Amino acid sequence: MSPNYLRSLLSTPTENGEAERDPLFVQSIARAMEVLSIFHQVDRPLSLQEIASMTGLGRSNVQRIVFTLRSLGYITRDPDDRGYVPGLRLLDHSLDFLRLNPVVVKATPILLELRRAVRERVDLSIWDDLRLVYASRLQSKREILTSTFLGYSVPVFCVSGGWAILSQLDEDEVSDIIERSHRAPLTPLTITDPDLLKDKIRETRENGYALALEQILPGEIAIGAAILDQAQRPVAAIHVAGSLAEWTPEEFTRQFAPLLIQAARTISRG
Amino acid sequence: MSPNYLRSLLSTPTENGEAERDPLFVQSIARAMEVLSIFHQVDRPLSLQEIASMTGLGRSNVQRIVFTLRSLGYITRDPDDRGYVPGLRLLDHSLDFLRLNPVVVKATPILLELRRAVRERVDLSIWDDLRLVYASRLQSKREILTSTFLGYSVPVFCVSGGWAILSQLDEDEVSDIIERSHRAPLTPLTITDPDLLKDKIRETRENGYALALEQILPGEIAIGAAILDQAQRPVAAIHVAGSLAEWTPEEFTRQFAPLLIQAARTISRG
DNA sequence: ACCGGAGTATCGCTATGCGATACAGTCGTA
DNA sequence: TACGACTGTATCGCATAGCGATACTCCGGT
Repeated sequence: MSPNYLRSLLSTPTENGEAERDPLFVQSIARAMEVLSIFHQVDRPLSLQEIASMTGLGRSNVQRIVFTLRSLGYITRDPDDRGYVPGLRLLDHSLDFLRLNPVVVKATPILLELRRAVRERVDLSIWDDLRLVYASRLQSKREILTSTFLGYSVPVFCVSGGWAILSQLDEDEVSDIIERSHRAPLTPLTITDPDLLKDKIRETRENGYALALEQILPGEIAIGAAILDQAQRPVAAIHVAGSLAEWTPEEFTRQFAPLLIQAARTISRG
Repeated sequence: MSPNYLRSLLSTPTENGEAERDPLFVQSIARAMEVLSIFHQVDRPLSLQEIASMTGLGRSNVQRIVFTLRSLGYITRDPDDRGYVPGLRLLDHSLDFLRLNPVVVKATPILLELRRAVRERVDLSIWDDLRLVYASRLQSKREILTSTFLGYSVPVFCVSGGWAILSQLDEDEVSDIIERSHRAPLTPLTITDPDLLKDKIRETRENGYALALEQILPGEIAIGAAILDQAQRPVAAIHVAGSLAEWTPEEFTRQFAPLLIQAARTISRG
């Protein structure tokens, strides 16, 4: 979700300085979505002016876009503070995504079953280039408030599920992804060195699952396995996550790895 | 989300048959969102032609819109079956909604605490006219696969949270909502008679919570309480739901109603 | 009373998105 | 292997639909 991503789609400059565009591309849709996407970067309501300056769109234009999105329910006025915030109607579309995504649909019942067996947090996340997006979370009994939210995403290079996915790709792709990732450590133990990461991925490939210790949260242990599509390409991952206060890594994997692998296999085949 | 809702925004016919439009309204945005919204009605991938005929938009137009939404990640090609489905990027916007919605943010930690105390399913749903949209679900140990999904919505007239919300409105509003609701029974026990519903709501107003027995799911018992904003208007509801196989209604309410009400109060005040 | 900043509205020009049409693969059937 | 009925893709001219500049209204702060 780099801010430049959409920008680059809005106009593609060529070497002669001209802006060349795909004639099939509808600009105004991209502009509207760019307005909605501006909220990715902030954590408070925004005014029209702010949206205008952040998107680089004209004031009038932003006004019309916001007016339109507002009358459709995709943007709301914040009741307390003044300003605009994303609207409830966005959830409807997420539901459509979840309902219609074959992986999510196939995985959900199996994850519930897995959850019943392991009694720890279980989740499904979908691979999107450099990140993994949580599409389904089944909490454990004691859950901290961090990111219970669906749609939350984490870098693919530093989570168990990410390693599991990378372990299904060839060396070149792995290197490419690792290079392009913004490898900021999230905990003191986060592995960021490309070579160490490749070791981890090799290990994952041999085991059939990935074991991650405190990579994104202190005190957290997680194991992950990849979900493959028909063509044996990884498309998603499932995780079981627990607390190091309760588990040794050995015990954790001994208990859960077979179940996890089994679940991942079941989801993968059609 | 009636199909006519967006349609009516696209063109507002006046008495002389002319189509009069708000000049601030950007049509192409509405058309794009209408394309995305078409998926609300279906449970399978769609072809361009199907989208065109369902939306009433021209084939070429739909092609461009889908092309654009696709390059932005809001629509994807279904890997298995051929056709288009909603894209992963929609989840990003839901996350923005959840992150920036004051009620959701305030409620989440309190719901987690409540969940710890009651050990049954706890959820938060947001009021949207005739429906309640689930914005947060904390599952119980044994969860059936129905609608674990966020964004799922239920009619406001037949759930405990809905009654709790209605109990905070005046008679006219309540009547209006009940009348406009499409009151199809979801279980044999669903109350659809306006007068019986009003009795229920009156009872809810006196108790400070609503008790619903098998209104949307057989065997389910749920109690709900309303969340109010600064102006004392209901904006959302929280529920605790359990199984009638384990609880008598009396025991269920005796145990959970005080906790529920307490949680609702805490969330309501700033 | 003043100012800066909110959101709203108006209006003419031309860039921009629309519709009609044509092209290109892929499946199933005869 | 030819056919037709589907997919999705591309082109292009015209006029409409959306842009930018400008101006208006309302509010809270100093």
